[in-house]
Amino acid sequence: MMEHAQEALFRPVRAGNAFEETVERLMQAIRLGVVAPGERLPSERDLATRLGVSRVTVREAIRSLQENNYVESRRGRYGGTFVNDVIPKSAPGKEFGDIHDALTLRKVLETGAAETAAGRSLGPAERRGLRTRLEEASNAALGEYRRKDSRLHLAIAEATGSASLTAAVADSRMRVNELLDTIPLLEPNLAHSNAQHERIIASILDGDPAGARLAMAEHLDGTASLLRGFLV
Amino acid sequence: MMEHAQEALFRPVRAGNAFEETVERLMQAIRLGVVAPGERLPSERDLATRLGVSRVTVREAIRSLQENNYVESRRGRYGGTFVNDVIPKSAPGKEFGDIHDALTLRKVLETGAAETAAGRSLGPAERRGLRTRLEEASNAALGEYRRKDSRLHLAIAEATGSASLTAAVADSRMRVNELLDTIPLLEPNLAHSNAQHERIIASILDGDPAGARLAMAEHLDGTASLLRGFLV
DNA sequence: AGCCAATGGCTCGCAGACATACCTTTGGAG
DNA sequence: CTCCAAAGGTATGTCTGCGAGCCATTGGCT
Repeated sequence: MMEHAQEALFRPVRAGNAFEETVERLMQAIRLGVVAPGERLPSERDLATRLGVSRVTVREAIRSLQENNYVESRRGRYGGTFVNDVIPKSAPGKEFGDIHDALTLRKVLETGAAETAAGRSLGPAERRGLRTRLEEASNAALGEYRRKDSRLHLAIAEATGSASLTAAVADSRMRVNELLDTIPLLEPNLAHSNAQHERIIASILDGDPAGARLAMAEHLDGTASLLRGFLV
Repeated sequence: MMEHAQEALFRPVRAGNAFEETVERLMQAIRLGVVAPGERLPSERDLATRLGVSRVTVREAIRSLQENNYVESRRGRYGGTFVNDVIPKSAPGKEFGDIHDALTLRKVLETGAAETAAGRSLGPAERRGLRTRLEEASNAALGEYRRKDSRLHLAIAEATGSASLTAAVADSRMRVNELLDTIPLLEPNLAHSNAQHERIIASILDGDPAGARLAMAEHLDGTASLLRGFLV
């Protein structure tokens, strides 16, 4: 009866309650840099609709972010909820199995995304977007590097034109970032990382799927072995 | 502010209510052949625990399957809920965007899974499992082919050792199977498919990641173009 | 100066889901 | 033959989350 496949299929139907899930999503948006410090989140009513959750729940989630000083809310027209500069820390305490699992999924998703993006004919807006993210990442200071890096990788996923692939990459990055937050980020790694980013983007813009895959694989293997080294 | 990434991040937090999600999972288990006709589902109490849902909800979900004649329940010790022989049909009506999205994600996940599985050193039990699933698929009659095929592909995903990758493949296959159910399944396709399966499994068992990826890619491209041809 | 649209802040009643407990049926073990 | 463990069947009280509506605040527009 395929015992192991059952574990996958009969996993919990919901990750947590609506409140927890909503907090998680907003944190994702902030930590992946999709809504940068100083920027405004969508309005509560808008979020409630998009997240498929009641406005009450959205407000509770936002309140918990306020209490942790991640966001501030202002009333009135042109008000809203704005992201603060503080960098949310994540709780450590992962096991080795989780690490392997997260890294395996990430490699599959992101190398696949790079290859797929390179195989498409990208529009001018998409090409410009990728170059901009690349630029931002390479100019990023140490403190904002993880955010800018995530934005670049998300932009690559978006360039595949697949919404569900983008969503999967976003989830995967959150898991891996939680792990990365527990180890130091060093200047040399950063320079190396930027060089790899350039190769990846160049391959994608040149329409070289094999090259993009290879470059992405090497890029990911770098942080993967860094992680395994620090955490095992 | 990366508008498109927001769409991915601010997608609905839950696909439906607990009842609908539970029905969906049980249907997945049946339609992917993880619990074959004549076999028994886990007990209600067991399912409730694993799915993270109350027993009441599990029972409601099972009842809705009973009403559609997909399962039958028997009381008493050694009783349980058993899968019937009827093949659940799915509702059609997908759009082109969905098809592209589903196929893109599938290709990334499954070629990645094949490559990853081939790159691991598999234990004897895993190798035997893969051979068994291959055998079952190649001997399958037309009516049970989709189920056996899914079991084989799931076994490949399991062979990566990544639970979340397996779960992602299962979800992806459900989406694609819904589309495949709307087009005819022909004997020639089936023979071709079996030959490709053998190449994939051989590459995995031989520890040839590149070969496994390539074989899987060709295999998936076959059904992908079939789908695009029939539905566009 | 006044208006008003858009935003956050708040409340109340209802429906869905849950936890828990208990009942009924069944067939193998002793 | 009796017992009882394990499975489905049922009932009830509680709580979370939702929908809907209204209030309060703000700053640009007229």
